[in-house]
Amino acid sequence: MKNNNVTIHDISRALGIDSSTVSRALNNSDRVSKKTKEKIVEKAAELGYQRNSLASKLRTNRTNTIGVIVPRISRHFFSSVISGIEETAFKAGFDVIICQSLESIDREKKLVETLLSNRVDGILISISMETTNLDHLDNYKKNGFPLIFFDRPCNVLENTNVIIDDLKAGFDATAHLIERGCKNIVHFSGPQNLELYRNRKKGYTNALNAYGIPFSKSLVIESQLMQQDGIDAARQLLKLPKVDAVFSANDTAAISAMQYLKTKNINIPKDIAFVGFSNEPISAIIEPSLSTINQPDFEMGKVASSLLFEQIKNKKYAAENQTKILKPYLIIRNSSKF
Amino acid sequence: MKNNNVTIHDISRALGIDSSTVSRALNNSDRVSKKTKEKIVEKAAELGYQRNSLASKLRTNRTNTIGVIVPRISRHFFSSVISGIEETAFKAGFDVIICQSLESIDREKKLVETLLSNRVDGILISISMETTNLDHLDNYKKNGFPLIFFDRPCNVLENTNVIIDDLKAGFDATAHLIERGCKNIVHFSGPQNLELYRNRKKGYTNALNAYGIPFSKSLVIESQLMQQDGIDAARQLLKLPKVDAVFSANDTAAISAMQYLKTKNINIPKDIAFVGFSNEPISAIIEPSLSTINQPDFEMGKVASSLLFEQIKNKKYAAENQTKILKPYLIIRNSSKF
DNA sequence: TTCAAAAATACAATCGATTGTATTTTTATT
DNA sequence: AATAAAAATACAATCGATTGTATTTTTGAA
Repeated sequence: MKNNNVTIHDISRALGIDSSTVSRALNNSDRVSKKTKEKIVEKAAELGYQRNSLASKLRTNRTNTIGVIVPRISRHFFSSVISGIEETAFKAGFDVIICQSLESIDREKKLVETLLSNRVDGILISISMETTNLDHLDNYKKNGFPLIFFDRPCNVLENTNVIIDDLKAGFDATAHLIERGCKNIVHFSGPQNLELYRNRKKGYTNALNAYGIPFSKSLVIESQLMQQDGIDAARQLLKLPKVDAVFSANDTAAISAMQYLKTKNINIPKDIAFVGFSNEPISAIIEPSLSTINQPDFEMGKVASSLLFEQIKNKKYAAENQTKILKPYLIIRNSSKF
Repeated sequence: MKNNNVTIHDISRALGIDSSTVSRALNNSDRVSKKTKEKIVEKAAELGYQRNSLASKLRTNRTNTIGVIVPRISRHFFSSVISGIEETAFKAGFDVIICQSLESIDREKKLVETLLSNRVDGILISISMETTNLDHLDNYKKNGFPLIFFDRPCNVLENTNVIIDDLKAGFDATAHLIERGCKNIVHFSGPQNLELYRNRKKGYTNALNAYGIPFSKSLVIESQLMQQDGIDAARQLLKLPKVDAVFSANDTAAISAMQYLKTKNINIPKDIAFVGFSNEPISAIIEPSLSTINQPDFEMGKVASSLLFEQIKNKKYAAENQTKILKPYLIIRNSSKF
């Protein structure tokens, strides 16, 4: 059990066998006899040999590694997507490098650079809230680099997107509240540069339309949907006349708003009903439990990575953009039960 | 704006300047004149050059990359530690590769292999619950490879550990319950191969001792402390006579147990008081809010990574094992307020 | 036993960047 | 203008593994 820097040349020297044969033996090539293979494998173990992936990747121009960039790994949704990705990747024999942009465009740019300079074979990305233009990506995309957007789509370029049907989800959530008798429904919306939030909002307005409820701009409160934003939104909401429901574009803001409103002795759902978005684990546990939209997170990871591996295998395929739309569904809990 | 596979040789050829000079120019060496540098940088941009890190790392035998292995990235505690690590790493000019073992020893082994074959300069690891022996690590450690354990320490070898004072935390949590008048305190404990759970338990028994309360083995319920384990433990607990408090070695199990007990019309904290461990965000939000132990997660990441960078810089230093113990503190919330 | 085909192994170039040394060019001093 | 010192650049080897081609060895059929 020696040091770490053992190379195939050390094995080669130790056995008087050419390093090319050593390499082939360790890769189980059928150009090496069984007997020699055994000798080599044994000596490799004895010396504590460990392949230098850098050299291997450099030579083969293949890293068998993909990069994943998400805004934040601690978000349940994203970590579930990542689990889905890792499962598929494992089966395909790929390694996964996980990165978080923390919703910063600068970090995102740097991560993309790093991943590319490490020659990952493809990238899966859910863009940051700050990302409004895609200069840092479109060059690569244009050159046929396998790149897939998920959750937060990007239709500026000819891209492959794996998303959920946010329009329908927004519609269903709002329609649910209307059918429960709510008439003055506030919408907590997110940054409008993200198509995802535009779609959730559109679903909301579509539902109002469908049920003949007039849309009022003052009922849409836009923010980054972080914890503090939810509290601010709740404060703002109290100044509005007779609000009876909230459809929030994420759970985080919904939950902190509910917490705040409870301290103001507002009854949920009687005074104000809530529907969130994402089905974070916490939404089932708070009181009242929060109605929300469940997103097929794990599946999204599997679908997106499968598509990516297709593109990596068959580069032509990467040129054809396509959009996969997964189906979310509404979970009705106590925050909107009457 | 060309294709991706532009090398320094392409720049070299395009300008009639030797590739060694190109390399030095791009690394801003003072062996290249300002004028030449400018020409090279300009041409590099024009051709869309991007350094091949694999080649660079291979040649220099330095990757400026560290690996981090945690059981699960979605756990708030670990993602906060990771944030701390990333902050320090960014300042030190290091990249971070994040991996999750999902509490599986096999995955953990594979991850270590992959990181090492990619020649990371060091590894920060919080071992999986399944990890009982460290054969996959001690060889490297013995060879002076920079390796630091955090949160879940490992004293089998001469290791550097960054941990919190679990003993004290366990003591404080239990003492708090005793001082509130509880006498029959159940302890939800974790896998005993992890020193961390042994220490929390020891803290519990120490506190009982200190207050003259007899220890009863039947009051310790051991599990993996996952959500379902909490429910199972709660069921088991109901069969015990007159339990009036629970000190759980994590929040997850405490919370699911509380949820279950509430459905059985048990009042928390009046009938049974609860203290958890970790201060997961959810613990502040559930009802009643959960008293818990706050761990300096972000700081732990900063301390552990700073130590690692020290070891990477100065290998001799890596031989000296040391243990940094960070201070946790008790947060008293409604689940233990009378 | 002989010899062609097949199997096993060796040779040598290569991936792209870095770096010690050698050479050329520039600068500055007399 | 001559020349030594300094600055800039070129040459060539190297990191470790892979792979096409060449060579040697083995196998098996006649």
